[in-house]
Amino acid sequence: MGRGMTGASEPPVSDADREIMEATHRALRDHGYADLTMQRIADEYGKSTAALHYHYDTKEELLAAFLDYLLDRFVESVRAVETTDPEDRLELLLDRLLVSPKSNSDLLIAMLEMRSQAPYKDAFADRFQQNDEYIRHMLEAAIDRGIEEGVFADVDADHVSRALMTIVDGARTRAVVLDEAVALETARQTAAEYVDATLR
Amino acid sequence: MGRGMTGASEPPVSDADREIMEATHRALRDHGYADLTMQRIADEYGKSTAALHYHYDTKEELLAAFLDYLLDRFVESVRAVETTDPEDRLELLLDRLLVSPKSNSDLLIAMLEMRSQAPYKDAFADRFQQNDEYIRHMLEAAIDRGIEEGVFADVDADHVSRALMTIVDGARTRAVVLDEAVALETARQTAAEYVDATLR
DNA sequence: CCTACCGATCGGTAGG
DNA sequence: CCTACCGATCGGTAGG
Repeated sequence: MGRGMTGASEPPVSDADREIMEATHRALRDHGYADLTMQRIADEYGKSTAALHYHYDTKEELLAAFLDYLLDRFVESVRAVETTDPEDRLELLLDRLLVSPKSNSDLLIAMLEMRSQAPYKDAFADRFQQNDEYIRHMLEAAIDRGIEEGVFADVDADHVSRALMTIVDGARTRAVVLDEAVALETARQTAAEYVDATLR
Repeated sequence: MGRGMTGASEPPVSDADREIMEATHRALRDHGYADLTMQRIADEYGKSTAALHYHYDTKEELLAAFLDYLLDRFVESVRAVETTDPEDRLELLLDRLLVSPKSNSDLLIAMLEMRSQAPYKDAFADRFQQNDEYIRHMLEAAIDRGIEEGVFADVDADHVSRALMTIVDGARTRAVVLDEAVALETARQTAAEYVDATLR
């Protein structure tokens, strides 16, 4: 699973597709989204820009495919949390969302750039919305489970999950804009405090 | 006051400067940062691009000046909160940060775009950092005041203010990326819950 | 997939 | 401040 997690319906990617995704990944990491040109991707790919257009008609199409590729990988890393105990699960999910991203801060930057383009690119907006819904539902489900088991207070799980996602997105934005690695730690603590205050 | 709030040291702007800032404002609102060209600004200004370069050597310089202009206006609107009672003041500050921006969502989009460019443009990074520090200190001061007066618990005001800024930034990001006007309301409630849980 | 090229547009400047 | 223009670069395509 994981393929098509974002709702897109691409066929299983070929070797070339995979190589282009990885080339795009590197180009994005090194130059950022604003300076991401077909030429730069082609350079990383090791072939011409015409080669890219052979596989993807337009730049927009290539980038939409890349966003699927990236968000699928992200979802997969969150889905790797298998713990079922509601309290532990919620903590582990928040850890995934707020601590592990520290490693790839280059990508965090590029992701915020792409997010800021959502209002102008429907293909981006759809994917980010679907991804957000998916992750948020994982939080909501863990909260609902805890309520059923009686370990969490009977709160509005929808609201609490949205509150936690707000903290997560705030941390990511601040990590990029203020160049603070601490932003993620501050947010992790804030999330813990919020969980403790509302769910116990 | 308000001029030079962000630490820049421009002389009082001339009429032309003001007109260019307003033209940039409109161009940014209508086209977004990614599609903001000197030509588009010039069109709004009603003169040639050479006219812009007469006042600002480079595009980057013009945009840095614009960011000063915009952030000063923002700071000024937050500073308009004059209530001194710590509890009321904190609530009113959060209102300013989380409800009033609803009106100008176009600008919220452009601001997120510019924020995402902070890692690549030092001039942007400096201004956003300084602005963030300024706003955050207003929150921190209100919290400290409440602690002194005994109406707030003896918390780490630095951490609480950072937590609140994280919620604010999360709300702004989500409002843009997910196109949810509710994101701001959700965050306002989350901030209220967090304040209630940590400060009482 | 490549070479070679297209029109469009970019930020910036010379000369007045 | 304008007209006129610069070189550079963009995404995309024709023809093979």
